[in-house]
Amino acid sequence: MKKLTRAELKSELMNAGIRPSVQRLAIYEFVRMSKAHPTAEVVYEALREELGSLSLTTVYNTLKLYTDAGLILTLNIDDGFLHYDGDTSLHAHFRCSSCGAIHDLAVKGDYSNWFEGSGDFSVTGAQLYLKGLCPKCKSCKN
Amino acid sequence: MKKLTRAELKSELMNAGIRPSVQRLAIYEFVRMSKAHPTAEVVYEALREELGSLSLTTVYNTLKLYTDAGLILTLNIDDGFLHYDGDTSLHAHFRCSSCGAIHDLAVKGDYSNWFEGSGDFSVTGAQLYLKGLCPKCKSCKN
DNA sequence: AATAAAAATGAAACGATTACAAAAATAAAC
DNA sequence: GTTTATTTTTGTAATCGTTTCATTTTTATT
Repeated sequence: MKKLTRAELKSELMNAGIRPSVQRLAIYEFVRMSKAHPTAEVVYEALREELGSLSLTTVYNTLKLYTDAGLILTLNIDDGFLHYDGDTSLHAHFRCSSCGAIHDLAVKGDYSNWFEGSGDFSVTGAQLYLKGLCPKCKSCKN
Repeated sequence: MKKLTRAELKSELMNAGIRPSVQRLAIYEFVRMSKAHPTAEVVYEALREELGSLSLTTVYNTLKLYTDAGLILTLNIDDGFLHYDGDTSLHAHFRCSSCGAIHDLAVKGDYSNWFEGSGDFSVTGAQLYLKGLCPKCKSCKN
């Protein structure tokens, strides 16, 4: 994944028919560049200083807007928070039940033939996640 | 999956160290026998008549107890409700974004080699779900 | 500038789930 | 078989991440 400039990010928003306000661009840049799968609260805390003022409602509204436009993914992981992922390409996630960190896992090949009878359905998206202990937490438990 | 008698279900609870009260056994039987991935509310509505009295809190507590014991699965699907699955064997789910129904999908082979580098993690569970339109809703949209 | 449309804001509402304390049921002790 | 201790159920109240809503602010248009 190549690094994108602000101008390129702005273009992506405009191509999706979304007007790139200061807040919107900052939120998009943060989520798009982050690999940490942040929550709305994390986005809010990270940008409120930089922007001077920011509302948590704006963060939620904007992240929903991007999700509906297919620009980002909303992840449902079992920790009671919605997480946002700026990488919409197919990949799986691993959530460590000890430290809570979410890691990306590349998938091998095409997932469309992993499941019996999935051809009967019109699949528009997938959410694949594994849970357990990450390498770091695994070694601490021993 | 063979059909289980009440006595067998009772044994499963006791083997897990859980005392099979009337409410607990009814809840276990319902979730274990259902293929509809019910919510707590659905379990509650289905059993309150049969049991005469039942508290929604009991349903939640009991479903959590079973999940922690590994007897059932708690599913996080994007509809704002927790769903419960009495089938703990590895399988994927498909949620229809039109009618909301959740279907089971059998998986082909072993998922442990679908993901790059998953061997670095200590995997204790997986949640795989696809979304889109089910066959019935797909045809209605045309 | 004046007007109209879109976006951001903060407070209030929402609602599925959980926490809590009291009541009921079950088991254990005597 | 009554008393005591433990477990389970129950209803209400609290929680808290997320949404809704009305208002204000910003941006675009004339």
